[in-house]
Amino acid sequence: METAPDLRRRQSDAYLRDCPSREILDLVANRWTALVVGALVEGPLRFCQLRRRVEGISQKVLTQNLRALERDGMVRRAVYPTTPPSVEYSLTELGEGVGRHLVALRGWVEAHLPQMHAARAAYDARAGQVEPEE
Amino acid sequence: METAPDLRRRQSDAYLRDCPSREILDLVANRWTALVVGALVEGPLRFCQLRRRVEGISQKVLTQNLRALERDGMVRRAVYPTTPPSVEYSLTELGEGVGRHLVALRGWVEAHLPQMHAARAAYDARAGQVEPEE
DNA sequence: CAGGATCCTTGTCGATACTG
DNA sequence: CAGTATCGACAAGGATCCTG
Repeated sequence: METAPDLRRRQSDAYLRDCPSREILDLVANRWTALVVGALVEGPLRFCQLRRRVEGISQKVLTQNLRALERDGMVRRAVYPTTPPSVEYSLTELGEGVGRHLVALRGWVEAHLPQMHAARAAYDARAGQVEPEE
Repeated sequence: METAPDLRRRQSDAYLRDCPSREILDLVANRWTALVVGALVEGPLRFCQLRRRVEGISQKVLTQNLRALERDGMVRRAVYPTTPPSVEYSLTELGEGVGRHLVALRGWVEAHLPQMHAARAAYDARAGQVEPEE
């Protein structure tokens, strides 16, 4: 670990190894994290609701992501000691900030999907010519 | 592979398995992809320049990412048959679009790093009390 | 310089089973 | 319901060598 990270180099340069942005990029650079935060943007959810919302996520990975997000101050965890117990997850101010960006990014991606698929098809067709296999 | 993906379900819902957004999220949800695109936002770069810019990336992974980005129409690859050969990578219109979002996201993250680290420290201190081990 | 082809070490994820 | 714990499978990533 870096007990005294050399933050004086270039603090706004995520391209250096010791830049703290790297660890935060890991937060976003997780296919599930983006979906979990995106789901919570629409409002607080309980564990199983979240699990159903983010289709395909395993309970283990969901727990992992929630803990990591909670650790970084993105997600608030509220336990209601009812029977059966219910735990509600919601975004903090911080989480909503990053959530806005993720939603914007997802919106952009969805709007430009056709172009990407077209580019992909063109690329594959080109590659398929020189390499007819597969 | 999906020859005929069921796009008619809910096209703007990335939470379903068969939503095409998932595959695109994979593009962004890669720690390296975000850095590569971010590097190219500032201008075209050659392979080795790119490799030096994105510190810590291996040549294999850089190639992989570039090919994937090229396939999706994000990156343009220009080969100049000089000696030694030089290959220049630049963003397409599409790539600049997603690049803007990534830069914005990174800017936000860098601006809020102190809050995240504070939250993290608080969380770790809290966890360290109940679990003095490690 | 730009990259293809290997091997091999990781971490990540999914499935299952069990607690409160 | 809301988790924790453990195991195994798989793929991403890193290191190295080699080509044009």
